[in-house]
Amino acid sequence: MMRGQPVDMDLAQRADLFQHALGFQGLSQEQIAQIAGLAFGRRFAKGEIIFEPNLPCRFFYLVARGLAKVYICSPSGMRLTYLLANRGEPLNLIGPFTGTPRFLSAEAMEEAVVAHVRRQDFLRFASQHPAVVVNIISILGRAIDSANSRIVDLVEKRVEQRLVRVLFTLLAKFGTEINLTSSELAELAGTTTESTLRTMARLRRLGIIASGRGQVKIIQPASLKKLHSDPLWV
Amino acid sequence: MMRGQPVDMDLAQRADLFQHALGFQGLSQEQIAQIAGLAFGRRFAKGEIIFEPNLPCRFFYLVARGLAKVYICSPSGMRLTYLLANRGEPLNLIGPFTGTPRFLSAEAMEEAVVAHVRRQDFLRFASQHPAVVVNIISILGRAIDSANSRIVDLVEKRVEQRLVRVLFTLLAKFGTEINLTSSELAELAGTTTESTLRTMARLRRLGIIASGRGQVKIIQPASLKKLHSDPLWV
DNA sequence: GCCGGACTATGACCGCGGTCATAGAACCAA
DNA sequence: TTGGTTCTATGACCGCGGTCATAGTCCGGC
Repeated sequence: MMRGQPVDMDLAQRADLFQHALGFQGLSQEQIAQIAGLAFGRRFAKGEIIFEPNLPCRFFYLVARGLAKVYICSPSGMRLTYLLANRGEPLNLIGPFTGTPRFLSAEAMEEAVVAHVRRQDFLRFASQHPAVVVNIISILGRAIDSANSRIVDLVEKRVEQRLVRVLFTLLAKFGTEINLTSSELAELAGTTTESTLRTMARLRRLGIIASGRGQVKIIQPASLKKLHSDPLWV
Repeated sequence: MMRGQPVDMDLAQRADLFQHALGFQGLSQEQIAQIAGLAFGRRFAKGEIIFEPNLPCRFFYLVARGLAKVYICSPSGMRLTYLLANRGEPLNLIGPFTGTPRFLSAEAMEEAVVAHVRRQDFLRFASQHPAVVVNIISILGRAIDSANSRIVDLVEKRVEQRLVRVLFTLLAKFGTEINLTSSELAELAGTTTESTLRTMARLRRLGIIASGRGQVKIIQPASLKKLHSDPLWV
């Protein structure tokens, strides 16, 4: 089943999207035009589901506008955010190759447009362009490194350090103004909303951040970096 | 730098290895012979390092005999086992493609022989055989799923459930006799040796396992499965 | 306006599991 | 044999952080 509402994206728009998209660097204009020609856009309202777990993969998804998150929902209801995708970032790189159901869900965190490519079209394109496949493997490598790094953090770091690391990552991605709620930050750090709120209060008292409803401002990026990297040289 | 000692493997042996190796299914005899022709074996003593983190990747590694582990060593000294590789299982799938340094180390857990393929040779072979690349992406997909699943377990499961899950996985891989120490199990479950020993004592009192020095025997696989999957339908 | 829901904020409680300490058993090498 | 190392075993302690409860605040919808 396909979700969202159809939305117009002309070929030039689609080409511009793929031109700068993660995983499609180094392609010629014709190759970009080829994959852009296979894509079509769909619009999602804030909070709308883009894909569900445990269903066979039918599309390759690439965010064209807005922000989407990919997350795992555990049997007991805990949600863990796996990926925040801006314009130009793909939501699923494995599924299009294997086609098999996986455990991830995706939803729009704000009004968003997501480009779709039918799985078979995507597969055919990828198999004709080894450079794309090598790009994808290297993105997957980063994903695995990132997952391993989260595992290490969960085992040996406390909540404060994990949250600081999340904020530091978000600083690089969104700049000093981060429009996320404490619950969303908690799902990124692998902890509870309460602990996140407590920790943010501490960081606020230290003058490192300011925070309001659904927003965090990084006041002292340097202190954040110091807190974050401290354990590395202790 | 290349570690281990050179060891003779004739072409037939190497071909037999790749024939059944993870990621090389569905290749013709000639293709198998081709990759086997590029490989050479090296021997490692128990405990010997196979590769170190933070060095550029120079080889693709495939276990030919014995058992090896791939692990992450955190700055503070905690070790987390990422992969146990038997005969036919590759140690590194990302590195050969990107060539960039990563965070993983590998060491032989017993006397082992590991087939090496020079990175450039491996890359050339892979780019000529898209089927291999798709296989590799699907293995990477499994690795990512497994990492995510460990993350969820670390966030919301207690040590006992994680350890049971580890034992259950090892049961599938090695059968009912598992030759690992409690420290090694701890590094798999993401906990301490002490907690592992305590938990094993509990499982022993329940009659589910028996354990001795460096060995665990699964007495009641069914109970293990029940303990392990319980939370799924609660 | 008013009301309901989402978000923030904070206190109290307490249990899991990490840390430290101690000790005995098994194994190996000299 | 002896001595050293590794592995198993278990007790005591206690702090982080999850859970539950309460309340205040902001926002959107009717």
